[in-house]
Amino acid sequence: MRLSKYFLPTLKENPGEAQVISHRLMLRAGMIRQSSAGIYSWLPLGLRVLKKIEAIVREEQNSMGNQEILMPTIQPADIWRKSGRYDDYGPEMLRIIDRHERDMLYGPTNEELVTEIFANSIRSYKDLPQLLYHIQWKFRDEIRPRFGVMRGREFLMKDAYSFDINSEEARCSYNKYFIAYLKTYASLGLKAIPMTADTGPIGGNMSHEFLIIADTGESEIACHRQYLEMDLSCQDIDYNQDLQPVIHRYTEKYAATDDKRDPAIEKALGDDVRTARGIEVGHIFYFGTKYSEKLGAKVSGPKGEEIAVEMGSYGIGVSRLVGAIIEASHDDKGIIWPKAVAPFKVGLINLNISDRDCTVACEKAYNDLDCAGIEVIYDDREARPGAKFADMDLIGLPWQLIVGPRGIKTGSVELKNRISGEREEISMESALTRLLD
RNA sequence: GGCCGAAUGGUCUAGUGGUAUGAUACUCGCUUUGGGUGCGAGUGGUCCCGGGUUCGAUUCCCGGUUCGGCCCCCA
Repeated sequence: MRLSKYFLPTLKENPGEAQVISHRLMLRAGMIRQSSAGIYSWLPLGLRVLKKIEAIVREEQNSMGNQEILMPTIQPADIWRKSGRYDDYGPEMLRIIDRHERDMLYGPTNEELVTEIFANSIRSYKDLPQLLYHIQWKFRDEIRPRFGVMRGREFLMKDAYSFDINSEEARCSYNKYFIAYLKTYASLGLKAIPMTADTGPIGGNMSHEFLIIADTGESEIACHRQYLEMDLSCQDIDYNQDLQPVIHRYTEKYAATDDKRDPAIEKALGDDVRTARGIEVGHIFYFGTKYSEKLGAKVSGPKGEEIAVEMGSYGIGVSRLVGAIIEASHDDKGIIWPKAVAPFKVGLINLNISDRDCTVACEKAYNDLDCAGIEVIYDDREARPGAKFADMDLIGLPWQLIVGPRGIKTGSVELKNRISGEREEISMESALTRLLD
């Protein structure tokens, strides 16, 4: 991609509307623009990151044996009346009336809808378990949207639902998601700590939140210091093994969000307690038959008896993760993308496009990288070197390949690692070799 | 849903009961060419919207909207 043709409207100054760092950087890096309160358009650079995160989330969901579906954004009010949540949800639910005066709503979540689909289609215990998920836009009409995409009204969420014949089986499903979430965060380059959580309006009796630690996090958390050092990536965990001991390992130590903190436990732990700011990036619930009873999601058991299925739901805020990753990974110059979600791998900077040798070298490098399938953005704009450096640092690609007339004369280019800040003067050949790895 | 504050070119701002300051951005020219270069010229504002007070409101008052800080809620 040539920067001279790419829609990348970067800003030199911080827009006054944005206070938190990820919001500022996303606006400045030309990733998003606000449409109305808590509702954003995604520009090319932002959309690339969003799609990468979505793909990583999807991949792990598929690996754990979950099946992707796609439910609509607009839902009928009827099923919400059946579950009792049409009135419970309150003004956070965006209600719509269609031309036939039917009550509709922009879905804030999908328990009712997925339960209805299940109820209309599955009749036998032999067809269980079923694990379904989708990645779809949701709407919650927050009174005070803020923090950019971290707390928007419209947001992209992966929500998954499990259907099991009994609570033991449901627990197995729950455990799979638990592990899948840890794997997903690790793939994203994040460390998210599982914490016991309130079940909130979803209801139920078992729930965990996953939080990443960031100075600018919205809530205060406390946890055993071991969580900060522990490897939570779960890379060698197979979904078919007994997951209970694994879950136990990751949940036995103290870890609590602000409202669940226990002074007595913290006092007993003494020096082992760490407090920090955290951002919630996932939440899983086991809630039994709350929706299956009300919406008639029942199957025939082995003896022909009717059994309401045991359910759970599992959410990851995909659009929120874009902001959360930035909160966890940036410096005073801009974003520092983890490799897995970086919009491009390499930023190729031509320091002087009117210098023939320099431009020839850049064009060749651009071609070589592009043909090798490396995601590269080539700054071929007619601009000052300073502006190019500043923009490239701002958008935070893992590698910068800096090519200028001065270096070309002696056959060298500069390879800069945005994460470590390390710069090396090396030959173009060895730079390309490194990038092609 | 409750409390508090803010809103002035694309962006960041100064200021004012008599239509507005500076910077940045953008365009053109020259300059410069390894960390937002320098000089000159130009472009760009129903001073958030509606109502009220006033001869006159961007300024004062009321309401709304949007933004920000708390409570609440939350992926």
